[in-house]
Amino acid sequence: MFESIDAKKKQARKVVTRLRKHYPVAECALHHETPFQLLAATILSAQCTDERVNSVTPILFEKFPDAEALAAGTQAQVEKIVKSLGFFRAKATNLRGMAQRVVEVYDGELPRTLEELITLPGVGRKTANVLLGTAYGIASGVVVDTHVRRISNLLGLTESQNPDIIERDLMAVLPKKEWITYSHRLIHHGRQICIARRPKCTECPLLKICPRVGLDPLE
DNA sequence: ATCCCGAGGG
DNA sequence: CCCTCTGGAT
Repeated sequence: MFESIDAKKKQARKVVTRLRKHYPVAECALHHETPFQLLAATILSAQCTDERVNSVTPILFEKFPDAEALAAGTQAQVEKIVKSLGFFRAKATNLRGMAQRVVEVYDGELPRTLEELITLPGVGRKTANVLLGTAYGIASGVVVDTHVRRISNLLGLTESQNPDIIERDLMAVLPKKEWITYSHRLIHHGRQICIARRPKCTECPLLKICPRVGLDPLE
């Protein structure tokens, strides 16, 4: 679509400008009080909307506010609380395993490097990048979730379907300063306008720079 | 490539 | 019914 890296950078600048104008606030929608709670909420957000995560985390964090508490929770207790989110056995296992490793290896204090974070159960690059960027202001990479993947493909910023390659491509065309905000704004855009099943193209602030326009009539 | 897994929308 | 939702581990 955009053959050269320079063409992609030019497109990326247009995207960033329009996103910033249309979505002035770029914030994480997952409710949390501490970095630990943000990490737990992000683990729970796999294949599930933020609203649904926010509907269970008040109960989860009331009972298990920190790593020590969660590490001591039973599998049945945690499964019961996160059941409605799907993948509940894996998520409960990962939450407890994450908390236990944080207590045992890191003395209850979350590590602040991507390399260490992804050794925690249930934590991959996407989750680690959310935590580092949102809680600590560290731009370790670009958060690539289902929305970022879909829309970055649509906009011609990458042709890959592989999250690691997509992240590399986006890091190459986006200013580092925008890595965090790009993801937050694109996720919001993906939920409100560029919805996977039925995109609201007539309301889209990116319409003029979306290569999809003219190819496939969507109303 | 496949599994995990529930809820909501069209 | 089918698709999608802020993925990660095997």
